[in-house]
Amino acid sequence: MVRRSHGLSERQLKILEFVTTFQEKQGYSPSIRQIGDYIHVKSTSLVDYYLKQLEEAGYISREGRVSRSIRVIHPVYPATPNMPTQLTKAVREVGEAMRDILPIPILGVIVASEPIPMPPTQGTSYFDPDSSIDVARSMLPRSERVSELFALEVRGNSMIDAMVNDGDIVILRPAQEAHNGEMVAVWLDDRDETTLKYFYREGSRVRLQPANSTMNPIYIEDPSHLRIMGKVVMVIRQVSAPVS
Amino acid sequence: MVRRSHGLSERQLKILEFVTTFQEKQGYSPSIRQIGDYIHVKSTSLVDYYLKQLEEAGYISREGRVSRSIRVIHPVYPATPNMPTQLTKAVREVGEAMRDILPIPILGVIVASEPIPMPPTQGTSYFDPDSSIDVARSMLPRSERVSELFALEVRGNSMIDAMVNDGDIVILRPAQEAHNGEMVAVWLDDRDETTLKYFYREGSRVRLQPANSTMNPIYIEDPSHLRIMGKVVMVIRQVSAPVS
DNA sequence: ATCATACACGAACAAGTGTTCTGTGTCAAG
DNA sequence: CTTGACACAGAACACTTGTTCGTGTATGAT
Repeated sequence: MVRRSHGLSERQLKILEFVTTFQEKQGYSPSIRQIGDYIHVKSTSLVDYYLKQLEEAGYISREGRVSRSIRVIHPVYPATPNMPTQLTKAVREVGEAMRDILPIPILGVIVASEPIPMPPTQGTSYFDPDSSIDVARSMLPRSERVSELFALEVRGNSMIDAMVNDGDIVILRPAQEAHNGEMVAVWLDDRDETTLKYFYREGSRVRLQPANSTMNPIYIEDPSHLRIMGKVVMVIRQVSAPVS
Repeated sequence: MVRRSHGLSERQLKILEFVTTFQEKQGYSPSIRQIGDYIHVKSTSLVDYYLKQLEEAGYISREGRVSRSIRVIHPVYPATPNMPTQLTKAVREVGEAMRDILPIPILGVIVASEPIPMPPTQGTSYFDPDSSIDVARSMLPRSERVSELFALEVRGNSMIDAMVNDGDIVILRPAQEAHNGEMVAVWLDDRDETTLKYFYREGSRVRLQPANSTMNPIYIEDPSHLRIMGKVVMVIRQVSAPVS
């Protein structure tokens, strides 16, 4: 049962609620007139009158002659459902952001005509990537084994069928196998070619489906001629604004 | 060496610190003049000048013509931690980590058949986006006016010619005009259609060039039939790994 | 009836405050 | 040298805002 805070008139309560929620939503206090509008009181003096009461009762405090300086000491929330407070909301957002930026090493370029550079297979042996790209951890699946990720810059237009453009950054996780529907970077022995495709195993053969659904799939009859290098986790296109 | 991870000048930093701690101590924002006093700046206009910068950089937001309405988005605490409490320390660390991550609001979806949702044109009036996407500040040009950026989720395959897929996230900056070579989101009156294209002015007509260079451009003879909604800053494709 | 008290309006005022415009000096690029 | 950008001061302005005061109307107690 809702135990209403003691001895507050309806008006006083309404003001307290208003100030509380206003502050949470806006990040600053309402002015006297804004409070007046809300409780349908025409004169600023009357609002001030109520505020004085609330102040004496210890619910709020304010600074003399300072705009929007109401501090709520005992917050009162509307009886309506549990709306998240600013704080819990902020905490939640921070939690979601997991307060972290991942620098993902850019190991080189990915071109159709060549195998892709791969991270050193063994150990976390130090090596300096030329550069790296910062990605918020919140953008990756929580389960992602983040330390293995690496990035490549796309060179050329040969991967247009994968909806990947010259200059795009693809982020990969090393893998030798794939499940149906995953996008993989593969090396095709038959064609001497690196490509990005959606992977589907169909009986004994493999179908490689371009991301652009208007284009035709490739069928690989002998899966041993296909080397999966990694799964595509993300594609980032930084659209460079040309110098005016 | 103190690595200041953000491109803030000393003054800007000092202001951010001041506003942050002032708000924490007082429960409300300082006025422009109070800030000016603190950083020993005589004129309110100069303080406003700095606040505008901080606003554009996305560190704070304020309400036009409203006193003491500064909201600190990425708190910055003074570097003199004389015995920080457990809490303030935690808060500070979170703040520091958050500083380099920009939460960009996702305002809705972008479909060919409808105009795109736009951010409220004036007043940074606080509004709650359904969700947001975190982007590392380092991935954007330093000059970017970060506070205006917004994101849209692509729905449907109608923007394949722009190399943009169903489910992709595009990040935009509002704009009414564009320079040659910039990628823009436009509404075409003649076709009742939203599309993403590279923009080229050619004499009196405009050429809209698909990102996929194998496709043909659109020519708009009467540029008044073309409404530029924003410039594309980035495209992000989170490749969802299907549940194994 | 009288008085006190709580509630209410409106106006007027002064201070607080954000905005804008003009001007000045510096400094580096052209 | 000129130009344009940037950093800064100062003042004028308009709007916002808190404060105060005069007035009015109920209501209840005396």
